Amino acid sequence: MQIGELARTTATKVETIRFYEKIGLLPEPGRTSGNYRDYGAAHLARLSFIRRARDLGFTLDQVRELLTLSDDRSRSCSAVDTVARAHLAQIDQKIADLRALRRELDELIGQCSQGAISDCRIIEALGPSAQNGH
Amino acid sequence: MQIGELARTTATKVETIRFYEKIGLLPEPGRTSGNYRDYGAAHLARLSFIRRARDLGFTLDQVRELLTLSDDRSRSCSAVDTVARAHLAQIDQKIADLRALRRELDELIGQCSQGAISDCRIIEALGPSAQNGH
DNA sequence: TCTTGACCCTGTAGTTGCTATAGGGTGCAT
DNA sequence: ATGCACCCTATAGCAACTACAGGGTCAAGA
Repeated sequence: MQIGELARTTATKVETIRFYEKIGLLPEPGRTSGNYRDYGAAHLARLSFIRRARDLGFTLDQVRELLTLSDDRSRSCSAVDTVARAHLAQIDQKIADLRALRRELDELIGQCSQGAISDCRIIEALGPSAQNGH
Repeated sequence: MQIGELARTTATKVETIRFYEKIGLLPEPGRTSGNYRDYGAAHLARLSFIRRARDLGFTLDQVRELLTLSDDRSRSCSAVDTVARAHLAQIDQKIADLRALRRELDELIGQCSQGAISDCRIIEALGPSAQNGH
């Protein structure tokens, strides 16, 4: 299987696959006589894993960790659980941050009376009292 | 006022201030005899504006746009309103995406029975059926 | 006077996770 | 033999900073 087919199958760009190889996330495949990369089922499996984890928002470092964990099949699942839970906590934090931000921005927009900039509440709220400095 | 004081006042790193200058977001200040940057009230105002907008999640490009708009004080406020509303929509999208992701991840974690990796639902869910490929 | 230390300067490279380009080689069909 | 789709490497670019390296400046203390 050459790189283009692997790319189509996993909905990944060709360049991204080569990038994953370069950073050591995807093992180097064999080469054909014409120096084309030649992938097998194991590569497909591993890349699918990576993509799925990335879709779930894991960072590449977290993916690397999950891959290492999953390679050692005798190890307890709890390490995986820990990584996943840490990620979940990060997501919750991000959602909370965005919500706070949303509230603030919404309030600002609500005050906009569509008048001139000099009366604009949004601009006013952004600047400090020294805003007339230029 | 030298760069360190400006940095402390606006809770910005010194390097970031120089970076904003380099990309043309913050105008070049005068220099002292010793070639130190010398900032005034206008710079403080502008940097505060930038930081506040960044805290609200605006991109540097959006900040640039807001700064241009706010400089033209005769212009209508509605352009500002438009930028802000577009940003709000982006935030809503991000929140929705994160929530969907959170749900999925949460479900995965709920299935983890703390057994061996070979039985781990999380690993299983990440890999395709070909997971036994290595 | 000399030196210490906190501050400042420029310029460049690193971060994350790719994406895009340049400039070429391979393989198959017409 | 020539076109075309595909592949190769290497490098640079994106956001928005951050972190050096290798220096200069300035005020205070011994």
